[in-house]
Amino acid sequence: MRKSPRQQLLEHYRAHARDLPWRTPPGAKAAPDPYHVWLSEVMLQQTTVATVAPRFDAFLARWPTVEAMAAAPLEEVLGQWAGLGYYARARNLHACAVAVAGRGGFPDSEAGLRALPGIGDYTAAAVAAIAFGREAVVVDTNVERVVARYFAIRRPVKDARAEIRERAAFFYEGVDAGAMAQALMDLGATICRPRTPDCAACPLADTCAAHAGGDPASIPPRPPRKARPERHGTAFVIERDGAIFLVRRPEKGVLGGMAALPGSAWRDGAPPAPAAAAAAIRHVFTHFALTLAVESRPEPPRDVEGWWQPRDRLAQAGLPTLYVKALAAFDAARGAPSLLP
DNA sequence: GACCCGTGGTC
DNA sequence: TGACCAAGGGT
Repeated sequence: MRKSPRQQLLEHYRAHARDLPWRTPPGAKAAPDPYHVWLSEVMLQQTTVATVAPRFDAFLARWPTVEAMAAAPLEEVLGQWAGLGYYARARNLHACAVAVAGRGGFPDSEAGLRALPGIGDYTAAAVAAIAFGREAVVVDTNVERVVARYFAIRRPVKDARAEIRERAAFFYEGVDAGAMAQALMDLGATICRPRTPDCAACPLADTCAAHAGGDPASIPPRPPRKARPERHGTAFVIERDGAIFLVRRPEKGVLGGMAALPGSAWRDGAPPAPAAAAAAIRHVFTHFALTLAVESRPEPPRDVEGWWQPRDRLAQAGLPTLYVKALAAFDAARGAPSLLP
């Protein structure tokens, strides 16, 4: 008698599950802490496991409970998040912690979780299933790809999302939704990969329509990519008594709310001419590429609010990667050792 | 629904 | 080496 695809997948997961700091071992009795599940799921949004793992530990060490995080100033949470990108997540993380602490704990239902800041369809379903053992259909991009291939749904994901979700429910029928979610996501990350699926290692290959069709990598079809425009600007390094003048970026927009070097607005187009500045870096964001000149200035611009950050405490300023790179390039051009990691 | 929003790894 | 990709959410 053949095992069901669901059981084959769950057995494969139990045998191959990666050891992640926020994951209770498959078959563990104790339910995971909802705070840990929520924090890891938000950190993992559009971010790889390898990047998140050490940063998750650091967050937990600094704020052991959701109440502790809620009691921290927003600026400290943003600083702890520095380098992880998509900084709206950090603002929403703090807002969510405040809401949860205020109501005395996490909601234990998908709908209750979905109403919190920074928790969308995916995260609500994942936390409800993994932390609270709720029935849920957890669908992320991994699950979309696995399901599209398993049922050979060849339309672009954005057109087939409703069908993919209906089909995904097949995998969640009658099983632990939290375990199935993690099993499907692990499968997508390690075997049913976007460009190079390893069907020889896949526990679902026997019954997978895309594998039978002979070209699983072509499912789902990839939408044409959009052009990435160029922008350019200048950042100022202003030093006084071993400290650097920093500012805080506006709440909305790129690097919203983060600590930053002061500088010019970023203009459209490639930089006019290389050279003048002491240093320059190139940084690629999601939807534009930036060439940033880095220049020394004697004084802060008038009417610009900011603070003097001692060089030996630069790491505590919580600078996003763009400005870490800018300062490193500036110091290198000057022949000085960098104090940044 | 289209667009905005980071960063590091991979090939 | 540039393009692709990642446990998405907000507007």
